[in-house]
Amino acid sequence: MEVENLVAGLNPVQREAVLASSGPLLILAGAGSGKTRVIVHKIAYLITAQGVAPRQIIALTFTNKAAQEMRERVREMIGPVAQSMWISTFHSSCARILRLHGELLGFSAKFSIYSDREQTALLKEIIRKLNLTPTMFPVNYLSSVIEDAKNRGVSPEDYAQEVHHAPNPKLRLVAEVYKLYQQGLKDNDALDFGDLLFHTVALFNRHPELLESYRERFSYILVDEYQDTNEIQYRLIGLLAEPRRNLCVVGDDDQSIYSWRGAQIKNILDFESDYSEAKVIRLEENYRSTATILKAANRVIAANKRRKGKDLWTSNHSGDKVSLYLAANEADECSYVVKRISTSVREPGEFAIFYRTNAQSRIFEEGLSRRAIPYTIVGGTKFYDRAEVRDLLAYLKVVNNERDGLSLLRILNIPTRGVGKTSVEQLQAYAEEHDLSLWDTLERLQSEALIRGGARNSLIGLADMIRQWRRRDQEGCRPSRLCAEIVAGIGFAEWLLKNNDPVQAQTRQENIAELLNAIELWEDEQEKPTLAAYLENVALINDDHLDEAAQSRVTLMTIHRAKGLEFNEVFLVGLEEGLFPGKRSYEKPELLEEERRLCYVGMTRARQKLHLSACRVRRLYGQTMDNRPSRFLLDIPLELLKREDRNGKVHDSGRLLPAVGGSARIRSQASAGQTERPAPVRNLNFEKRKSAAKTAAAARSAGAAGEVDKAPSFVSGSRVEHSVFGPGVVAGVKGSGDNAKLDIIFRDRGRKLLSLKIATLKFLG
DNA sequence: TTCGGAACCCTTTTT
DNA sequence: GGGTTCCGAA
Repeated sequence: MEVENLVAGLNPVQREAVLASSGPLLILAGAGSGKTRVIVHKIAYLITAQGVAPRQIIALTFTNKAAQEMRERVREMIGPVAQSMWISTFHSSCARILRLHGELLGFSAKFSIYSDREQTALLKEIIRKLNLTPTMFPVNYLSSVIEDAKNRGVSPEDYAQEVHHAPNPKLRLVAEVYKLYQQGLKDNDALDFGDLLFHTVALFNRHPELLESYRERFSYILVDEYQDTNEIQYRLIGLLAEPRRNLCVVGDDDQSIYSWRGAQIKNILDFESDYSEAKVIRLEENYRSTATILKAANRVIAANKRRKGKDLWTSNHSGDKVSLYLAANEADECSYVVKRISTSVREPGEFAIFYRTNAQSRIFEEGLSRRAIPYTIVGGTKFYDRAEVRDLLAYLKVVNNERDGLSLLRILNIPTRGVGKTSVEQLQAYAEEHDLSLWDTLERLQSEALIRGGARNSLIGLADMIRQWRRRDQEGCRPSRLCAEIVAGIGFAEWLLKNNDPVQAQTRQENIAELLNAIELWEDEQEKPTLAAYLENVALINDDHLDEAAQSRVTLMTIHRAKGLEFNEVFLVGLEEGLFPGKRSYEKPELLEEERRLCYVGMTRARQKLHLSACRVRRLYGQTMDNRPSRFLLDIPLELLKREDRNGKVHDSGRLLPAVGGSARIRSQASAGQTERPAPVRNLNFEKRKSAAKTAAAARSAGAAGEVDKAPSFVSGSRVEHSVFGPGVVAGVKGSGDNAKLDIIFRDRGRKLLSLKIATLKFLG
């Protein structure tokens, strides 16, 4: 292929990035700047023009989706030779390496990969063994400390050193947990996600000759989303990249939003000092969004200090102004969003709703389904979390890896076969005493009289079955077939039917069928569909193959999940102080900067139209919060915004005064600022001093119920209607003004004390 | 063994 | 507020 063809259709900067083929290269790729395109072209260029063998290239990504897309597009450009290239996630690449050499560290080639759930189970066991109080040592605290340590490349021994002189003696116990946890994983021939990276680096450090062979093999290294790399990934990259330093990293410091997962923005910021001969290329032309959206986003991110500095531009038309909706509460915010979607000419699939926290999704789900608008929620792949699915996967893991005791433990009495707590404890005690694996203990049942009665027989029967399935696996039986045989062998469907109500039994059986189906689908794409390969796929590639249907639905997701995606029309909701940016980020400037980047990521997902919204009052975790609009909103110049009412009408051209109420003080300040550049802080502020009755009126007119023009006066005996609780009668009034609370007896929902300021009440007389 | 109610949790979660 | 998890009672 001619060089000209390879760079055809690229802009000059992109072209430069593709042609810079050797030495360290940092590509700062702004949102929507054609990053993937550049990487793909670059790979094609290396292979076809520079004569680099595909097997000499490794491209590392964070998500399977990114890897898959890259692989597919490279294949389209250069054909099937792409097969021999490593284009995969950090974790997959490491798993691949560890399967080959893990025995050097004491793991078999068939090690299990433990999910969070299994991690938790293991930790709980350790907490119990050490007699730690779960309140002082919560599982998720321990797992996050351990995960963090691994991300930093800190071994249990290192960690013990670290906390040796720590003032808090608790940490020394944590170090003990970490040590035992790693031992536990080893005993089970299992690795967790963090281990995959950690052990690969350990492997290379301990076996220089091995590292050397990989260095020789991978003469070109590409890393996607470099801003998200953590310490251990950084070290891995550093190890592989020496001494040739043909390292191309692509990323955007402004989109670094995973520091809480150990990502270090310094990796991308310091690239030029890490590799002094590095070349830096900025992709700043955006092909995605309208000029207005881009300008607004640029302004938000410009307030950050710790950044490389980039100014995205576009030749796209300026498009609509960014809409702003200041809602009374989240129900109001929801009805605005739903109304905009339902009255739009766009298809549902063109919309996305982004929120900061998952807890915000519920109300939008309800609102959309009430209007029969199809939607999909991205997040929480629940399928592999179902008990019956995990049961079957545990069976498969036991068949695959006989040292996986945790999985074996899970299935001992599933379906129930009379193996109770006592039998299990006896087994475990015996295993401990004789330093045997759980499986080996099971095998000794034949000769040793360690358990009596029915439990003994059924366990012997189970062991027989497992041995038989292992034989089937070795014969080359397909995983789907094997799984079906297991289901039949243990009478799983019948057991589910017997132990659940008909409806639940039905769904559970459907889940089994879906699992079998998923395995078959996976097999269809594999050359060699082995059980081991399938289990790795399940562990590392939480495949949501339900993507196609999602195309035609409104997409709901957290902003974190939205990174890398784009939609024609985007609703970024809940832009409130305390929520976004979150309260926890207040004291730490670097966390605030990350929240800001998150906002930037959300905004830059929109192609045509961006809506921002904030609630004055929000109920979250059972508490009512009185919020001010997010500081991020205040950074957007007024001329890029238009304030809408819930019908999408522009409320007040230019000025962003709240429509209802508005104290004289605020109004006068706003109009005074009008001649100059209006002070957005004041203009966007919700009125704090609005009278309680007026607020209630504003909320009411925002709600679905009828209009009331004048502020009603609630007295004992007044009939009211609440948006949620329905009709009721006021039994008493406590306090006055903003603090007024109404004691209301509802017809259907009992007696409640509601704040007049907050409750969405309709006054009936 | 299964249920129901109390107790607990609560940003974000690429792998 | 809502969901999950855990423990005790039947």
